[in-house]
Amino acid sequence: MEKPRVRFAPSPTGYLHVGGLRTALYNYLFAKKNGGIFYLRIEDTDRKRYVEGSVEKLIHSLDWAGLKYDEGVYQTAEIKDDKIKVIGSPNYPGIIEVGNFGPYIQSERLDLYKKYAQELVEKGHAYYCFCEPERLEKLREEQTAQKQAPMYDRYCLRNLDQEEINKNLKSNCSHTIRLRVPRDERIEFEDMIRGKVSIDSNTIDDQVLMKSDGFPTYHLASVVDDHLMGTTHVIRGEEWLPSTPKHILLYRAFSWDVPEFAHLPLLLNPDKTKLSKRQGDVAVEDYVKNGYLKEAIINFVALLGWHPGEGETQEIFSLDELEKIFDIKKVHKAGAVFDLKKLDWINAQYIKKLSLEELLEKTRPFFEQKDFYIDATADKKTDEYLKKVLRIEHERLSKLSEVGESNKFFFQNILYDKNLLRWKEMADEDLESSLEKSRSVLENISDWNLDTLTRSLMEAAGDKKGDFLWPLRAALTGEQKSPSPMEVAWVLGKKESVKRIKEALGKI
RNA sequence: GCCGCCAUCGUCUAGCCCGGUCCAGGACGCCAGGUUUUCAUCCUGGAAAUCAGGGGUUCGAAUCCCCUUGGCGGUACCA
Repeated sequence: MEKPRVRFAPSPTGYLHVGGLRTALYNYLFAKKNGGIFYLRIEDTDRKRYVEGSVEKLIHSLDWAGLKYDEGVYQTAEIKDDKIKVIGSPNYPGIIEVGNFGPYIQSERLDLYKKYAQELVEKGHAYYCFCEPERLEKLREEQTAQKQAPMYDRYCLRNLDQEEINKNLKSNCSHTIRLRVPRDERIEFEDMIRGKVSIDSNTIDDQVLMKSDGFPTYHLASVVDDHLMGTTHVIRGEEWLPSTPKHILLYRAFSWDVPEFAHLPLLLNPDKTKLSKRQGDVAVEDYVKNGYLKEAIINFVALLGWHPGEGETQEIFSLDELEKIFDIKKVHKAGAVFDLKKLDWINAQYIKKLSLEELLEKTRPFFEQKDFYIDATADKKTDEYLKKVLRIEHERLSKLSEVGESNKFFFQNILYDKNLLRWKEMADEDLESSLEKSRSVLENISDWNLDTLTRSLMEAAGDKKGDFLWPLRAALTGEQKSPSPMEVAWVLGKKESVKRIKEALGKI
């Protein structure tokens, strides 16, 4: 395969969707695997749906995920080669466009679309339509009532002569340009994932190409851009499959080479409908906020709809590894349910790989949001202390956001419940002597580290471990469930541990 | 309604192209047991898919063909 050029072309309607992330990832991997170019284009042809700040968010999320693109839209970029064109976006302050196929923002390419739409009209592949939305609406209603597929009836194609069209145009009559879809033809193409796809041209509507506001629709804009920007492979979501024949018709009308297509299976809600906001988080930034690592999200999303194939049982893959083994032919056809449980597990795997320093760095923002942390005394906010907590929690964490949540006793005073201290049917005297013993053992430890603590306490416990360890643990934590007493004591330090034992003793 | 795509454990999936080695393998989750008290980690084991249903081809089908059903997507001057 010669050097492919692929793109990710989101619309700035708010944020990066996890489905979009996967589309971007597959494009990225395809480019990397085949030594090609991956570029980012912004498809902002619908002004009604534009959300302020989304372009920045899109760029930021892609950057966060580590999906570096070679051309397109950036906030900051390092340009080493002075042959590469760089412009500041006229429409988006602070955004720059880097690459020789720009502009990469569709709202900045309006003249281009207009020119190509006119070319289509001249060649007879498209025509002006002056129908008002009300007429179209009524037509659609009638057709639906008669159980027909709603389709434009070609009123303007059939009834308007050139003179009338010119007159309308001259008087600035609101109009669109529609694709003239040929009749009685079978449009076929070979999808890289699905194989041969075939559709009867009679079922294809005369799609609007240019809207009355002077903006192109997706169909025209993406075809023109994909051609002009040298796109060799169009890898996008399955929702585009039904409109691909229209795009093929467009390429043909222009006499342009048709790129290869790959339509990715959808990401699904647990009820198998298309993944939606209503049923959970869909924005990549939400997952970040919830304590997921980028490596985990990438890894998880890569495996939704793709698998390296026979004999491979590895489940944890880094981006580097994915770049080497990705094969678009192995992408599935069926949609995949987005299963949070598996994501959590993958996330836990990546958390375990983190060093204590890295873990501290990544969890600090989460600590700082927690009440128990905010209210804690200064000695419990030091890096040293936090690292001790983290050392204990490391293997218990499946999300960064859970940090400290189940071990708040590390940061705050606890409430003692006498009955919690008691192991099984223990008598008061035994409880008391057990805790006294703990106190003296701890007080006599001079070398306060986990090994010494473990050795001393296990030795003191003898063969009645429950009688000794349970009351100690309960006194230290005030909880039914917690890490072991040696771990807790180690984090808390001698002074605090002894203090808590004394307080527990006072309750008996 | 019309058009299109899809269909293996609850979920992600291997196997399907090149029929037998698959009374279907792995992972997540779940259950049980073990690992220096509880939790977590880790280890071991288990339940879990008549391969959507039916018909065909074949000595033999999860794998090839046809039909049915179901699900999803599209059907906009949204992408």
